Amino acid sequence: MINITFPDNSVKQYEAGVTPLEIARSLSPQLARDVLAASVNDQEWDLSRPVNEDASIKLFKWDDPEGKHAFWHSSAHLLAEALQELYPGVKFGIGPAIENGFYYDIDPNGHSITAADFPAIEAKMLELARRDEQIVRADISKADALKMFGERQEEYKCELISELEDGSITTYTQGAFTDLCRGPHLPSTGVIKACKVMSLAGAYWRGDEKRNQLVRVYGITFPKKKMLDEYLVLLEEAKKRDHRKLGKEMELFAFSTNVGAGLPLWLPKGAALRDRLEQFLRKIQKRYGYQQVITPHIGNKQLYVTSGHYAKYGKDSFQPIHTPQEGEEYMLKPMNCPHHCEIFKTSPRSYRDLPLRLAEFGTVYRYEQTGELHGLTRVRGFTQDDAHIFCAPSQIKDEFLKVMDIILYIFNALKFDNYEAQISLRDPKNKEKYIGSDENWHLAEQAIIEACEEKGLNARKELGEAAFYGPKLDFMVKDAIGRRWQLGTIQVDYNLPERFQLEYTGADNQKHRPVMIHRAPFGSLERFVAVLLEHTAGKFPLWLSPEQAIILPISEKFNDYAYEVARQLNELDVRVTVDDRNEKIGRKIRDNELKRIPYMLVVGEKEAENGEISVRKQGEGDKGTMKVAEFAKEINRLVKELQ
RNA sequence: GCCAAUGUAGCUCAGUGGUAGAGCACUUCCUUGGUAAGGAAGAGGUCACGGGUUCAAAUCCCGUCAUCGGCUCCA
Repeated sequence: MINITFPDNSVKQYEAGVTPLEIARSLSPQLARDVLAASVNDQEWDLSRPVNEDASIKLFKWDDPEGKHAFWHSSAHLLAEALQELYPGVKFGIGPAIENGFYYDIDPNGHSITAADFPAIEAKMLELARRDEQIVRADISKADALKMFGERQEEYKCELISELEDGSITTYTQGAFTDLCRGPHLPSTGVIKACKVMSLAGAYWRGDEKRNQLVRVYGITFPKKKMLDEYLVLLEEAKKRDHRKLGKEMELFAFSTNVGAGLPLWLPKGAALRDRLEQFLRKIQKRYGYQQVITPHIGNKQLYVTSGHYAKYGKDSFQPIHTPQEGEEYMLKPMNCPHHCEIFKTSPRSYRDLPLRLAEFGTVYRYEQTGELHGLTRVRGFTQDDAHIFCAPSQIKDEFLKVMDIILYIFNALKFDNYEAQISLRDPKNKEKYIGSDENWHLAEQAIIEACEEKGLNARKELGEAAFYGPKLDFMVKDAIGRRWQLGTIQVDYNLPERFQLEYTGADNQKHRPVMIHRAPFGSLERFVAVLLEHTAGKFPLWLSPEQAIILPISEKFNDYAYEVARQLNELDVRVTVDDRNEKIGRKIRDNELKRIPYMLVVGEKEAENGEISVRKQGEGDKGTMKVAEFAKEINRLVKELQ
């Protein structure tokens, strides 16, 4: 007998060799039906894999990430099995579970697979699932694994096996399909009741663009048909929040092929929105001791040779602009830092001047790859809410904490609560990729880690994600369909001060080199507006709303009164327009509800007589009548409170 | 840059080789109304662009551009 400890610390005895599924069955038949995966002593474990010694166990259901993961991982195998039957000879790469579903990378080996084949693939998956085949785990020696997958000409699998330790290799088999896999998996395929192949994409083998491109088949599965239907409805809903669609509908921004791909045109309402965001940030930054500067959109190529950016990004950038002067070249600025370094150098600096915080809403241009452009989130011309803090090395952590305050203040004001923080560190195995001394890197990385700890910020650490000049802390927010975008960023830079030979005089009357911190709380105005649109589904907080209210006269007879109310409200800082169309009130309400204008002010005979307005709130309905000044006061109060 | 798909009116979309369509939006007229669509008429297109096949191309083929979903990249 062995002792099994449960998460609540209770202990039960079982025969050695008991499986987690049997344990679940002993607790309740319902649990045995719902359980999908387990962990044994915190190690991922198949439900059907025996436990032979005392252990603590956790059981995972659909609502646990581990449960979904096993479900989708097994589904990836099911997809592979279906593809193997439908397209004999296809070769397999890898097929993991992902955040929403799973994919399998395959080399079609001459077959062509298109979206038209999806229904057939789904049908085959369901057919195989209904056979409820056992998924069987097996330990296999490295030599046997190489032989087995070699005989099937599974060159991708063989490559993976050759990199594995002998003795740690396992396979999973269901029906006629055997895959190299660590698991864990479902006990059998029967619980998969609904399958949807989502899309096809090209993906380089092992993410290396120099290697073969495989076909990546994305899919999702569910234990109930109804859950799939709900998921598809959710996706449709999410598409309605797409900032590209909302931006067009709400007349915020546009693109023109005549101007160029990835170069957004801000329309009047979008520009006004952007301006309000800038004012909002300016106000906070002033409080934190920032000084605004303005620098040109171009700079001499030599500036970027000095900074090192020309060597690293020059050939992938907008190419230098030639002037009438022989040999003279200018570049569209791809970042603001070199300009700000030059500002630092305009006068001798003392330690008393530090930290020097220079801020600029700086528009930069980067020649992003064509396939990368995406609405406002990835563009070729954008405005960073940039600032560079020049400080002494001892001030880094303190400055870092202050910047984090600003970023968290903004996220809080705009109710971005599901952000993730990531500390990007150097890849210790690849140190030659980075500029700067070991010691400096270590200092900067420690400062970031400590600052996060002090703020209680739960940040994920990623090795190898640092910029070439320093480590950074990024804040990521998801868009409507779950893609992650980086917004706020704080980056330490020991490199540019070196390259630009920046110095200040210390208290010891000696020259010292300052450290630079790059930071952008929004990241870029473009990306921030995009994510804000998707978060709010276009229903901006009142203080940002392009139009806060619209006046709806009951008939044309009251248009004059409506204009008079509009004049008064505009004077009281309420952004209001008049819907003077020759339409019935019901129609005007419907149209303006759909336009997401926060307040509708209905005016007719009664209101005109009493100098009142009848207030209707978007999405909520009639709120009764009030005096014009009273309404303005209320709006101004709300604006102040929200901001 | 790579793989796959798409491109028809301002928007959403129909139209598979034989005269370019619908709904909404827009303009004008009628209607003058009380909290989510009043009625009528009109205007609006180099079917992304460039080549080719054909008596004939929105439709078939090739190329380019853009967009979309991924991959790679992201100072």
